[in-house]
Amino acid sequence: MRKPLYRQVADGLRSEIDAGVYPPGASLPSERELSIRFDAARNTVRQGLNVLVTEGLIAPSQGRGYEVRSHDLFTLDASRFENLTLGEDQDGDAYSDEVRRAGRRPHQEFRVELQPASDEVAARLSVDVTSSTILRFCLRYVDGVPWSTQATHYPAWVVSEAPRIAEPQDIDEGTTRYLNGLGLEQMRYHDTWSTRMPTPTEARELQVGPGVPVLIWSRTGFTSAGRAIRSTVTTFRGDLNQVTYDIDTRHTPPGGDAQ
Amino acid sequence: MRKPLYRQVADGLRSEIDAGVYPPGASLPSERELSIRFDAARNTVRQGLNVLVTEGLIAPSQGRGYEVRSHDLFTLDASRFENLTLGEDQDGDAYSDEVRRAGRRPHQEFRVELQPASDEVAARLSVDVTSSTILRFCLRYVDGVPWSTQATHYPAWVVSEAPRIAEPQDIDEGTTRYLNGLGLEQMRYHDTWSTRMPTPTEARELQVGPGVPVLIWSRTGFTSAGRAIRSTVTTFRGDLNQVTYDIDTRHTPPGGDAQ
DNA sequence: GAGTGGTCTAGACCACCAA
DNA sequence: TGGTGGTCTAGACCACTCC
Repeated sequence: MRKPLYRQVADGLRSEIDAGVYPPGASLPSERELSIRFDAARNTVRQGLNVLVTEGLIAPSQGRGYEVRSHDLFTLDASRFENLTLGEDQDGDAYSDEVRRAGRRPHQEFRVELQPASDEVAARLSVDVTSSTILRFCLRYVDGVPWSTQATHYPAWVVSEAPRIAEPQDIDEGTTRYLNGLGLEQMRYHDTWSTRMPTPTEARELQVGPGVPVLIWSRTGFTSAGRAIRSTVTTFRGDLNQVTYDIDTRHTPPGGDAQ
Repeated sequence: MRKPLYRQVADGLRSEIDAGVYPPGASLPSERELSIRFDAARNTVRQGLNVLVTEGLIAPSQGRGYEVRSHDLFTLDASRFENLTLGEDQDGDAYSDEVRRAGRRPHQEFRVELQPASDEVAARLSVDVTSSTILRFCLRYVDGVPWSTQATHYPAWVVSEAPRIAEPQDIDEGTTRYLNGLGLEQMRYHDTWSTRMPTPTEARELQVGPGVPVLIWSRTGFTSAGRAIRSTVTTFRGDLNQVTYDIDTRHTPPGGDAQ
C-alpha cells in the first residue's frame, strides 16, 4: 500500500515550495515537464497540482503556468476602524483612512437597496421576516484588487428616524456618526466570526479561485436600551486579510453580558 | 464559447442541492449514473463533483458515494468562555462547560512541550527568538469529532513565577485562574482573526478533507503593565464552528489603545 | 459479489499568452 | 508560433463498503 503517485507529486512540490525552491511569485515547471520528472501521465500531475491549488498554495493561469501564491496579510485594526469617537464604519473615511495609513490605495463601489428581511437578518435585527430593511452594500478594493464586501442592513424604524440612510449616496460624515447625531448611538455590539468557502457569487465579486476561503465578520449594533440598530456582514478574502481587536478588561463590568 | 461540461455538472447539481432535491445528509447519484445523465465521461463528472467538494458542499467517501454536507455551526461564546471572573481558558472547565451547556459531549487530548520560540511566537510574546517557551497544546473533540486545536505559549519568565504551567497535567482550577492567584493577571488582550486552508498536519489532526477551511483565533494576553503573559492560537474546523463576542463600549475609555 | 469512489493512462483538441 | 494550462474521452484496475 504505497502512496499514490499524485500525492507524491503534491508532497514533493509542497516540500520544495516550503523549502524556498519555488518562492512566492515563482513559477512551477510546466505540467509536461513534471510528468517527465515524476514519470506520470499529465492528468496525474494535474491531480497532484490540484491538491496544492485547493490548499491555497499555488494558483494556475492559462498560458502562463502555476504561480506560487504569496501570503502576506493586510491587517485591519477593528478597534481603530470602528470606534465611536472616530465615528465611522461604512462608507467613508475610516476604511479609506485605514487603507491609506498602510500606504495602499483604497476604492469602493457602493449601492443601496430596499430589501425584505431574510430569516437571518430578521433574527439579528429582531424584526419580522419580510419587513422592509435598507441594505447598504459596499465592494472594497485595495490597489485595484477586490478585497472585501460589506453589507449593512438597517431596520425600518431606523430609516424613519434617519432618512438619509436610505439615500443611495455616501454619507460624508459616516453613517455611525450621522446616526449618533440623531440620538441613535450604538453602545453594545454582538460580533460573530466564521469562515467557509465562497459561494459562486462571492467568488466572482472578490475574484478568488479555488483554495481561498472567506473570513466572515458579522456585527450587530445595539442601542443602550438593547434595540438592534443595524447588522453588518463583512466578507473578507481570506488570502489577503486578517483582523485585530484590542480588548481592555479594566473598564468592563465584572459580570459581562448575558446573551 | 459555451460553458464547459464539468461546470454544467457542478452548477446543475449545486442548484439541486440548494433547492433541496438533495438535502443535507443525502447521497448524490453515483458517478456512473451522473455520467449517463449528463452524457459525459466519468472523469468529466468527477471534475464537476470536485468543484462542489472544494466548495465544501459535498464530501465523498469511498464505497459509499457523495454526501451533501450539513452546515450547522456550533457557536462558541468567547465573552463567556474566556472571562476573568470565571477564570479559565485552556484545559479545564470553561471549555467543557460551554460544550455541555449545548448538550454535547466534550473530550480533550492534552500535552505539554518545551519549545524554542518561533519568529511568530517570539514577536507576539516580545521575547528573543529561540528563547524557551512552554507550549500547552490541546486537541478538542465534541461528541467524538475533532473540533479545534489550541496551542498556548508561555514565556520563560512566566514559567519561573508559575512553575505548574510547565507540568504535563491539567491545572484543575484553570491556567488563567492559577496565574491570577500568583498576581499574573491578564488585563488586556490582543486578538487576531484569520482563515486559510488547513496544512496537511492540521487536516490530519482535525480530520477534515478538501473544501473545509480553518478559522484561526490568536489571542495574546497582557498584564496591566503591558507585558505579554501568553499567546494562544485556536484553530477551528470552519465547517463546524463560529465564535461570538459581546462588546460593551459603555465602559471602555474614549481613546482606545494604541497598537 | 455488486456497487461505490480512487487512481492512472494515453491521447486529443481548445483557449490563452508571450515572444 | 510554440508553449502553457483547460477540457474531455474511453477504458483499466484497485480499495472500500455494504449486503
